[in-house]
Amino acid sequence: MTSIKDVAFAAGVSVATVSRVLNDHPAVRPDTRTRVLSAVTDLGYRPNAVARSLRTHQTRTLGLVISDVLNPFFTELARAVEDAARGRGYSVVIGNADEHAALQEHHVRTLLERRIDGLLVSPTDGGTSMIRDAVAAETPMVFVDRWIPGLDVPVVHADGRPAVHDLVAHLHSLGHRRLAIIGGPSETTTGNERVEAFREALESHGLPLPRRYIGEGDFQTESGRRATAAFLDLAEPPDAVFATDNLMALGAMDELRRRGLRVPQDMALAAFDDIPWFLHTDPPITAIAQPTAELGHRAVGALIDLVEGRTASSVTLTARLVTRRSCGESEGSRS
Amino acid sequence: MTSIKDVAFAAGVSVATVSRVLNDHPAVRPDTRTRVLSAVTDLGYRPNAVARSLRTHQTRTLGLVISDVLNPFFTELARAVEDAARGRGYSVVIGNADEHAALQEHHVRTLLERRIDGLLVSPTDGGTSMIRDAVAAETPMVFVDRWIPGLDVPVVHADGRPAVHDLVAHLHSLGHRRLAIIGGPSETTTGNERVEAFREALESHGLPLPRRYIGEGDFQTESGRRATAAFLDLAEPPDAVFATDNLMALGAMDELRRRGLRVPQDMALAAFDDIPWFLHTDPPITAIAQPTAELGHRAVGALIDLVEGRTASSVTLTARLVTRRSCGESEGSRS
DNA sequence: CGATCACATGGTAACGATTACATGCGACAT
DNA sequence: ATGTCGCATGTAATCGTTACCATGTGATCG
Repeated sequence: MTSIKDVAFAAGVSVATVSRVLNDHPAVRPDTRTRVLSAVTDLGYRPNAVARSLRTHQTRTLGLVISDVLNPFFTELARAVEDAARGRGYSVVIGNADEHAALQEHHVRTLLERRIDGLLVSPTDGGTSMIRDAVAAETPMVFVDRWIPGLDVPVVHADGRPAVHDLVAHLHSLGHRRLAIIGGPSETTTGNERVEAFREALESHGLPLPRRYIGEGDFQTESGRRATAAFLDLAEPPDAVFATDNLMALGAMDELRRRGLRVPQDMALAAFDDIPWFLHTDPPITAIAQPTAELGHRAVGALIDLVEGRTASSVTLTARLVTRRSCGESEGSRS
Repeated sequence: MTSIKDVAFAAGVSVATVSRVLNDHPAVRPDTRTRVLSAVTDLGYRPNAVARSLRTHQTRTLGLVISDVLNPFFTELARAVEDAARGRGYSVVIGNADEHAALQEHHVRTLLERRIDGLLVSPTDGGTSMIRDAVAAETPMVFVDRWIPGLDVPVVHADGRPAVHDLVAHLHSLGHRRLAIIGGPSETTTGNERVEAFREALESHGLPLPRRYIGEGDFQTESGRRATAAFLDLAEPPDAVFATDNLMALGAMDELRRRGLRVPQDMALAAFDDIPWFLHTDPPITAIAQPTAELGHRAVGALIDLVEGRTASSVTLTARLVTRRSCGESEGSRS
């Protein structure tokens, strides 16, 4: 591999001068600059980011640890993050935890060893020790979507509570009274927030939320199917199910279909996180949409502020309900 | 940040010994080993992968450049790749080209500067100069799914031709005669292969493939919608459309829905790449499924062979047709 | 008993860049 | 003419590791 030394030799200058040209330092005579530049292209020289990082103590790279790449919400988030980061001159390295604590630890560790400049994380349930270490070591960090309570780390997320209230009102107005929810892992903030908001909303309509109507999910398809099966095996099954993420909604549909049940006649269905496919499912699914791209952009903004020595504060956006036909036919349904 | 030097001081040994412990070199007395190890945990020392890479000339990192993360096929591929790589002790850095040549160049460049050990790429249309450079510089590289003809680089992909023939037979048996296709960018191998296979299959049934029945797509949702709109505006629209990826199929559905047309009565629809949502769309969509996970695993296997100095050869798997209801009702429809 | 050997450990030169400091040189003012 | 200044460039230290070579210390053996 050709190094800065080879370029220096070819151009008949010192490595310092080559470095100056490469970092366009002003104090370089125009003709030497062109001489160096042509040596660079002649040799096909490519700067070694590893060496540069070692020397400068910065990698211009952000780490992003998400709980599940296969979840379209996180895919979109990742894309937005990469976009924003690239726009600011940073790269992004993604670690997919697959909703698995040990994997999350693994990725945080390797990212830290790579000396990424900052860390964006949407923590899974459990396995927070590595993250606490990182915070203690003052690694610039921002939580996005989910967070770990009690840590002094800015959080960029969307508040889903108003939308959950809207959803419950929507279901109530369509005559549903036995409302069930499939929650996420108990220790994720989003899981809790969504279940709590659901419970509050039900209360405000005078409806109970019995324990058997709270399904235990893990944000993965299969758990949505299982929870739905459990609901359907109940003596008095619910007449509406709210899946707190889109993958579990998919699982719920799988199970309903398997049993030959129709949505919304036999069971109403709604999901947290809207995705393009929900428009074309049978029936189109009512969902709560997060401003995903903005979430990603704001999170990157906050993180880069931290990385570059400024301060950053938490950001709360809001999610909104998008009603379609999966809860029943209503008058004013927006696409 | 604490370095190996600090650990050495704390443990009362030299940096060489610490390094030996960290890389579990045999020649270290058990008691010094434990002394060093406890110093490591006391100080919360984390090895600096940047320095290590500079010294060892390897990063134990693979680059993966894909054409579009938002496409579930590539998301799944990326997951499989990361999985396989992690199992072999490698990390993966993903670059998303968004079907955009310039972005692909950008990612290849930064990955190369990062000195990744090997590159896995599913090239977009155009912008191949950086890739040619990399090949010339003997960067270990493997193409996955798509490839650039004429380069001596192993290709891991699934042959879709038999499945396309099956699809055409299926459509023909259901009475469809005016078959159209929405292709990908003309320069992608997958785009070409799929259109060519479609044409051949049509010929074997004595059907023509007029130019106006070949839609120009770019593997993105919107182009699928546009191509479908163009088909529908024809004096004699096709009665079946084959979208050569799932995103364009989504676009086609968007347009059909917008015009209030029904699938399959008004228009049959099939897609390349199967995804979980296709089971639940209205109607469920007939698709050609690739062995995505295996594609990822085999590609990583081949690349690591190259990286570690062995040789690697191309791998061709096969895709298979999964019939559902979007082409019409048939007797034996599989899941 | 001295030579040999294995083993544990230490010293130190790279790896490829950046950057503070030194140097040389022409221009300019006095 | 000479001192001063600023500009272009070179020299060398440094970042945190690894790996080669040297060294010291017992143990083993003829």
